[in-house]
Amino acid sequence: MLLRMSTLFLRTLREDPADAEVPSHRLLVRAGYIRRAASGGYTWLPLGKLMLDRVAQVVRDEMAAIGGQELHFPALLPREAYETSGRWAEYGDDIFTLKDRRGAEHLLAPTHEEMFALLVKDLFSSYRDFPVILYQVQTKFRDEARPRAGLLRGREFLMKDAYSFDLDQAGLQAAYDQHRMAYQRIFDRLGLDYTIVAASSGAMGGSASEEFLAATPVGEDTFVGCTACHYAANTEAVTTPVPAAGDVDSFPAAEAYDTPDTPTIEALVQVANDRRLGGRDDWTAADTLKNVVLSVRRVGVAEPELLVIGVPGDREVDLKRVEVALYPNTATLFDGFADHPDLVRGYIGPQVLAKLGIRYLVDPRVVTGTAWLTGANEAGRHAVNVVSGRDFTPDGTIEAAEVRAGDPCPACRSGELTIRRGIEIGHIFQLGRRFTDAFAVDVLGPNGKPVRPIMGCYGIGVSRAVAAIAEQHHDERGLAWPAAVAPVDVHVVAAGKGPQVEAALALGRELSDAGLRVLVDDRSQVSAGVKFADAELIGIPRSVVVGRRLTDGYAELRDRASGEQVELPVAEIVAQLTGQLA
RNA sequence: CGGGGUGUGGCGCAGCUUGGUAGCGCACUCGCUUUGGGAGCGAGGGGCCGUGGGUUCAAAUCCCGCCACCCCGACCA
Repeated sequence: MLLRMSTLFLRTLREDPADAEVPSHRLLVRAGYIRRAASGGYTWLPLGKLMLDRVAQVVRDEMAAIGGQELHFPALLPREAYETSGRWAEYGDDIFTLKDRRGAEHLLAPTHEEMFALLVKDLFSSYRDFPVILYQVQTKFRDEARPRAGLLRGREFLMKDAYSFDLDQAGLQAAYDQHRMAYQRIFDRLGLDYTIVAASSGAMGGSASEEFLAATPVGEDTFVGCTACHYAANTEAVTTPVPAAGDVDSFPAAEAYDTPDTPTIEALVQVANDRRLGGRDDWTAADTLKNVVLSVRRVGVAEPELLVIGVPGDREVDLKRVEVALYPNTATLFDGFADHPDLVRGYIGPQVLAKLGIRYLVDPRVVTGTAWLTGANEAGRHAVNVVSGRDFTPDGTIEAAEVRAGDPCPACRSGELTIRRGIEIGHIFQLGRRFTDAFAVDVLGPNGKPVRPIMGCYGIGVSRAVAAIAEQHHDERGLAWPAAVAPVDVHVVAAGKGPQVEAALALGRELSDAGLRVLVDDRSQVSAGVKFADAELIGIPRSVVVGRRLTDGYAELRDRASGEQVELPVAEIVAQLTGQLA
């Protein structure tokens, strides 16, 4: 393959686009890989399309290696299937919906579990047909509340979604393990630095679930690692080690005090120490129990219900963790205190919640036999020695508190958690029978009785992976692609407008004939400086500069990532570059 | 959904306060010069100033509405 800059549909930008903030967005636009076409929608220009296809090809290779079979669904689907699975309502505003000329409702698929389950039901009828792995590389649509950061969160994006169908849990586990290894090979080949983290299964349901996160400061996901063991998890999935329960009788009776003007934890701690509440002057925020009122909306239920969550006062409630814990229900902060005199804003304590009939969930640290400084349910009053299991009994625990660096590791309990950010580039789930149940996908078993297959689902954000690679492979001059996914293998630059152009083209043809993908900068009206700058911006891993030493048969071989450059006879450069093919 | 900001040739921006019929840099076209690190000189082409309405002799500029896009927050109890 030989591309010529003189005819390539490309325009590089000298300045950053005004609407781009993160490096991948800025550089992909500047280097002429993508153009914004709509909010959250991008056009792939020729260089970008080449790269996108190469990334997709790596994914296809490795899917084929585990026996995956590619097929392709429409993106435009009738409402019916998603109604049956319950996801029409569950996804809510996040799906694009539309009506056809007859008034029938459709959606632009955000993902395709329903269709795969239905297709297997349609074609398979015997246990002997299993196991099977099917996948597609498909444009997905999600009406994101806030598209951002170019390719990182769009409303239309390219995704590889694979589904395994097995007859039992052991089969599912095997398929899951195969995908896990295939994903490692894929992301290794893509040159990504990633971490596999325990995840919550979110919108898909199911049990075991892991995410592949590419570490970068601009990532939207926050994840933890352990200083002592291999534990890694999305903060949404981090579990809190549960302390041993205490003796509820070891505390004096709860006692309420006047604590005027203490609606915040800081003010409360200050006053508690000043007034030596309970005879102590060493109160900290961690000794207080903060009670947050949420309004929870259940899927398909119009009326929200109240939920109070109790967390140690030194921690915030992380609403993302709450959403995961309550999924598929959604929660917002309650703001109807004016109509609810029983709940005294800033002074809520758990002692009265049972009487009020309000569900109360606590952080796992709030175990039976722990005493707390908390609200006394009267304006300007708090109580000490309010003991869990004695003065109140929670309805359960919830992982709602924020996760912080330095928290104890739930796996080994000896290490501390560290926090990083990453881009979710892959997600694998043991989905279970949610969708085969929804559509009654049954096949005949060996004993003549019906068997219901169990599904796994496995996604890779292909377009997002391009952005993730850009985030991890760039410098101040531009992109610097890993060889395995660069749009071409070699960038031949004619550093001159005369005979160098012909020589560069000849070299380009020779390399191309040898099987390399080649881009030749044969522009005859552009100065060498501009060509060098463009080459660095575009980021092809190797470049060859044909210039001042053309007459004695030398050219210059450059490595984009390291910046190294050597002058060598052209024949030797050809040998080196083509040698890499083998 | 809430908050902030921005809409002016392909890109980046100025002009708006104080209305007078649009400008700069880059890119693009032509000519001459230059020729290994974003060249110089000269001559050009290209803009319903996001959109609808209003005020005015006159609106990119002032007033009202709408739309689009970007950023922040989806939280301190």
